[in-house]
Amino acid sequence: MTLVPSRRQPANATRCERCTLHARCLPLGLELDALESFEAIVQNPRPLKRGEALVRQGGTFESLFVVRSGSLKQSVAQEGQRDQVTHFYLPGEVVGLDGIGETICYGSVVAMESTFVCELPFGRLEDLAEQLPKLRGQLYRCMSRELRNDQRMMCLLSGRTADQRLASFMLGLSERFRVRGFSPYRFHLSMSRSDIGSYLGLALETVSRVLARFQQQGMVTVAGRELTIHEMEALVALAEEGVGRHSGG
Amino acid sequence: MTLVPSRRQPANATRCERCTLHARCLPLGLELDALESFEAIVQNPRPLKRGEALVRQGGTFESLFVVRSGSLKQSVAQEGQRDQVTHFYLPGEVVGLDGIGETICYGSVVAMESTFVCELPFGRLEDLAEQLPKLRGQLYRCMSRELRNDQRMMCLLSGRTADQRLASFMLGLSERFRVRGFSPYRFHLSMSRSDIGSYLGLALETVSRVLARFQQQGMVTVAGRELTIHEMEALVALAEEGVGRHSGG
DNA sequence: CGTTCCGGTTGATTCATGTCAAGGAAGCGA
DNA sequence: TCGCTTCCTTGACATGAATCAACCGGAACG
Repeated sequence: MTLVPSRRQPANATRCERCTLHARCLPLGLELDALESFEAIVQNPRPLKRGEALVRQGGTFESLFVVRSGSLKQSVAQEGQRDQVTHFYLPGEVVGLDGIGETICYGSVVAMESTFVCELPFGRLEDLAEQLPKLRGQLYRCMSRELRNDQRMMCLLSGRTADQRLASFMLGLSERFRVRGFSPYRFHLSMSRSDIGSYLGLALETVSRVLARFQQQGMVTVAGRELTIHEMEALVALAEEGVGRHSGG
Repeated sequence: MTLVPSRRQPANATRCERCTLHARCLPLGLELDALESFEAIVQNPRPLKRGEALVRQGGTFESLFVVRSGSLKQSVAQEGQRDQVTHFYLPGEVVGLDGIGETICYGSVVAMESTFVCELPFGRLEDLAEQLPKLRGQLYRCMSRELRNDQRMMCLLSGRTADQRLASFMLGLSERFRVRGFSPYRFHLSMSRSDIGSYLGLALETVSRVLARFQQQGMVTVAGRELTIHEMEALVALAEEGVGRHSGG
């Protein structure tokens, strides 16, 4: 790599310690000097405009990214089939874990709003992980957490009704906002109804209808993309409801 | 195999080199002495009877396992909801990656037939990985491969018809058998229709019906759990067919 | 300031697939 | 061999969600 990213100005360099996401980010738990080594490989936050691609399907895999602010979606384009959204990424989440060990990227990742990401060139990250057991552990943990998330998603997709999917989806977002210090009751959906539908395996019309019904029932208020949850309990009950589909027997 | 897990006799110890799965297993690519260190942490193959649990949901996570022969299924029991099958494991595949970094196991893993597994205590594996970059790489690769598989699965579950799901499922198995040196055209399904249905998000009756129809159409022959694929092309065409569900627009 | 486009809502209709039910075949222990 | 059980198949029917279609409101744009 002969590129000249301004490594001359340490003053400008990424300081993870000062980042508000520090407590939820990859370098969590690193000692001070380890953290400095880590910061050294982080490319300065890169801005993305709404709709701009961070990763293109089929492009070469080179880096992991951590969302610093904003949000992104990963989607996979299949043979003459509409794109399918596979993940939404919020601040502090790691993009690209599914590309490790591959040369090309499995899906595209696109910003859903103005977004900043920190880039971690994977080769350098790997080298560093060799020396830092804690970083290695963090990487494993991130990946296995994502494996568990995907499994939950598979359960959601294969066994639950539209209502349950939407309820789980909103609860999942709510929780992710909560642990990031935002309100779990009121937040902005940066994705379109169509994205939600694609992600949850529903037609966008169904998403719209179910949200409307939830609102009618007083569980939530949906004003465009502003979501307010009034009855968290009701949503939880719905999401955990024993009887989804093919529950017979 | 009347083996008495005699750990005193190195003569009896696990020898990955001699294992027929060597080319597809975790220690792939390790040099001779590295391989020996690896073998030292492998517990002798453990036998499981059909229906026996290797891992219990909620049990403590301690080890990864590699299937040596036979097959297993992972399933997740949710709140008053029927179990959901999340994975099938064939020889050479690694069980337990989703438990890394957790203390308890997310799902249960049960043998679908007489099965042998090699146990890899994770703590020791991690220590070893610290010294062996190649092993580390293999671990990353396994995990990210599984992430990609799960994503494919999510796409399958959220966007495809019953026919497409079954076609993909059979093709997937076929490929997995092929790379293991078995016939991709004719193999045994060690899982029940109900397991397949659970895995694919379909009612077991639907599985049965679709298989019957595929047979009627001459694409496959299904005799109980013996599957013969006659028209691989047709299955591929079906699986890749552009128009699944909510493809409108 | 109209036009166009995009995202969202809502209604009518269709269809794939779930559910319920009955019965058959195969494996297994007594 | 008999009964029991588990797995599978097949049919009839019900229904949740997709599809098709029309319309609305706001944003972008000439």
